[in-house]
Amino acid sequence: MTPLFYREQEKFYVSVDCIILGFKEGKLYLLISKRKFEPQEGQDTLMGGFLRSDESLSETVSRVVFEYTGIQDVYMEQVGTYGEIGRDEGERVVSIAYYALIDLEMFDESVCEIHNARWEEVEKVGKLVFDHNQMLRDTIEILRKKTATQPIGFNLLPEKFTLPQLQALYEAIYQTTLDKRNFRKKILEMEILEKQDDKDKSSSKRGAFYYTFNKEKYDQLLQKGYYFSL
Amino acid sequence: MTPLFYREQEKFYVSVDCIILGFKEGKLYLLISKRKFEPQEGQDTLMGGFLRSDESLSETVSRVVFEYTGIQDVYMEQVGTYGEIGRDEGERVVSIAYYALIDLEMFDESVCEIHNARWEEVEKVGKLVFDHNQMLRDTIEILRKKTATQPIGFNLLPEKFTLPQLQALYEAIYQTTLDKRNFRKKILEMEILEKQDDKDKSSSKRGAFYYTFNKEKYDQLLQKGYYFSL
DNA sequence: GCAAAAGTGTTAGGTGTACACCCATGA
DNA sequence: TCATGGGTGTACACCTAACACTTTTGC
Repeated sequence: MTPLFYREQEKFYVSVDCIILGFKEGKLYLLISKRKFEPQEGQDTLMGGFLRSDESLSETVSRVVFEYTGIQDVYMEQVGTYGEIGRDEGERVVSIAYYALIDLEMFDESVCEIHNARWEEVEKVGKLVFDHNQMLRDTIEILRKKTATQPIGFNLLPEKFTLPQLQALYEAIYQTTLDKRNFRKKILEMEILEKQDDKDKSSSKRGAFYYTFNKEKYDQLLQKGYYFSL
Repeated sequence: MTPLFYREQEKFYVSVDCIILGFKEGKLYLLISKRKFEPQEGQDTLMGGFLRSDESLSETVSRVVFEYTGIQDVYMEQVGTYGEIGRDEGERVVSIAYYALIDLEMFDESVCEIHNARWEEVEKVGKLVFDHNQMLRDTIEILRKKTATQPIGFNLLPEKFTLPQLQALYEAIYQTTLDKRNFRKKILEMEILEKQDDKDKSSSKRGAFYYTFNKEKYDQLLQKGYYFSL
């Protein structure tokens, strides 16, 4: 069944590596675990897995993300493919990196123990195996461009969030501070947020109103040629 | 030598597909050839090749681009990786797409005959094999974003080019028209172009001055925190 | 002399950015 | 009553976008 010409070609191990990001306490966090086999066993690594023949790439990513977080249907995007000959010291492996954005309130803490996994501040991540640091850098660069032009940051927040939370998220992604008034003006005039009646009182006495992201409204605006931009 | 855990994993065919772009007569062109083996033999296809164990991904791309254009050291960027199970009807193949920007004056016409290749206007490209149309669409989207923020368009032009040529290039990429005065003002005030003493008289009686892109000057500006933007 | 493309400045409107004070509440 | 974070409006600088005429020269 395999065409003749194909059979003359070499085959390779193909893996996915997942840059799983979460947000809490005003900081971006990366899920890191200890590598469970040689080479570099015991070193800090991204979550990864080998591609299987009954899976598309994104299915492999979903499997890996679910295994390490207990969450399904996460937002994910391809970062790029890393294919240098010596990148994996064990064997020639071509690896496709994906980032995934997680709402930490959905995260199942028990998997941390199972997999020796932990959440590390993105800004404080140390040496990871192979080219995983490069994958992380590439992810952050892509994330910065993407969050500026598409409303994907909400994937890092709970369904209901406050404007101070949202602003802190953008500040963490861009590693900068933003003017409160300008931020609120800009995000609210897009009219893609729905103000709720209740408040989050966990971080102040006065409390901050909850908002939700209205995807339908955003899609309508896209149709009319409007663009998200922050 | 191969670690035990790896040996339990499946291996896959890995290929690269190249979106080779050129620019002439105010239009973007894509290099297309006829597929030389089953399945879909004889259909229009991007230039592709299988990854070999002694090559990195970009080396494979260089080999393919050289084979089909006779040009070395081309500008190239990864577009993305396509790994759906049934995308190649012949066998499971994971394919990494790269685009390459070619100066058509360097192009060796003789390879067209050898490979049944031809330059087709990007806007008029018909059905290609597998998911190659998707790869092309993704390329154009990336190219539009990238040319707006980085000076990569020059790779599609000869060493010496005129401002009307450069403007036509941007108009072809964005599929729009630009104001001549605004365009010239913007590109010139970046001070990354060097005006030459001679003119191109092929497209008008008066002739248009040649310019060259000064990469050193651009790199210096980058250091100082300036950004290219058009 | 005329057709055809190259080249050149100004202005108005809109967008981004900087900035300071009052409000609500729990302790 | 006070400390803490939430919430609000304006003014100025800058950038973007719109716009028309003159120049050069080969035919």
